[in-house]
Amino acid sequence: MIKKISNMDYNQERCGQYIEALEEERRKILVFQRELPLCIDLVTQAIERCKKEITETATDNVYGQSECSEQTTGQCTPVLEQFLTIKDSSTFNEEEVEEEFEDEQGNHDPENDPEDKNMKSDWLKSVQLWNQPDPLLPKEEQSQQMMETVVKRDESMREDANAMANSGERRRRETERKQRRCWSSQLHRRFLNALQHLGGPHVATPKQIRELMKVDGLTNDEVKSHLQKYRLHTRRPSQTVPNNGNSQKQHFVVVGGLWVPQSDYSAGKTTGRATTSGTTTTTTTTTTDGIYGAMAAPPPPQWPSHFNFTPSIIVEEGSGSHSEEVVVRCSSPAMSSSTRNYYVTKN
DNA sequence: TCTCGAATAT
DNA sequence: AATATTCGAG
Repeated sequence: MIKKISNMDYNQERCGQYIEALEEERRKILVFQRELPLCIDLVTQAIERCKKEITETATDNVYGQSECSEQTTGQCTPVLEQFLTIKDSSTFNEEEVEEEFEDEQGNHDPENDPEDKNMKSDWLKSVQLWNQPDPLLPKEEQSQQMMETVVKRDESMREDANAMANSGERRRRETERKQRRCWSSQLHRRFLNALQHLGGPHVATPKQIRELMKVDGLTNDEVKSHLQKYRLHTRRPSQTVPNNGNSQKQHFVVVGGLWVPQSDYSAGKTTGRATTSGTTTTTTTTTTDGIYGAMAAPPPPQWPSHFNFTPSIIVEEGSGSHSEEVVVRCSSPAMSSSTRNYYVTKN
């Protein structure tokens, strides 16, 4: 009996914590009210639901309690768990996720972290929570996933969810924007890989990149957009911004049109070089005169830390068969010269 | 019609 | 700043 009660208390407490978590979550996504109205709605409903359950639980007698302990643990808490676990577990059911991963968590917070900057890291974390799962999943699956978590929680919500999903879809078809694709570091790494294989950002084409990335659900437009950004950042960052202080920064080398930390490059750790047999350009140049002509010696622009644009370019090492020569036809106006063939060797 | 890159919008 | 959307060109 006592056991039961304490058990129940425990469940209540857990539920309480869950509610808190939800409320915090809600606070966070409130910022995106416009973009995620449904999310907010869902979270709100979840909160209410839990609150309701918790009060019912409190007032109920032992039977109610035991029921609740099943409800709370069976309905309430699991949701939390699902939300929390989505991040890591569900992400990679995929076949060829090969490499990736490892450094992901490891590298992430090299600078500092503990608890002080809670706000920020917390926020980021929650962003990741939502964004991370998608890289390799088609969007539909994702939203479906989300719906499922909710639906599972309570049958009565099903209509709601469906209705919302429908109206959401409809709305989207009409006016609403696409769900933003978040370029997780993994996704970005794939992007870089593809880029490298294709001979650099200025010769790679969105479609080619997308095909090379082999990421489910990734669209040309998304890649195009990302590529545009990448190119912009890759260009010589305005000289007017003197990186005072940071002059002791790493030296970078352009490899296959990608900025690579010199250390990485010269250390022989060179992941994969783009051996250009191009008639005009030598792809492997030093910073002093990059292949972008005007782009002299700027260290790569600062990318969102997690992007590590100083690519940890990982050439797909997974399948041993890699070593073939890929001939990539490149025609890029950006290169200001005619079509060239790049021979890229993978290792 | 498709793809691209640049410009622009959110 | 990051991503999406639009637009004109090829």
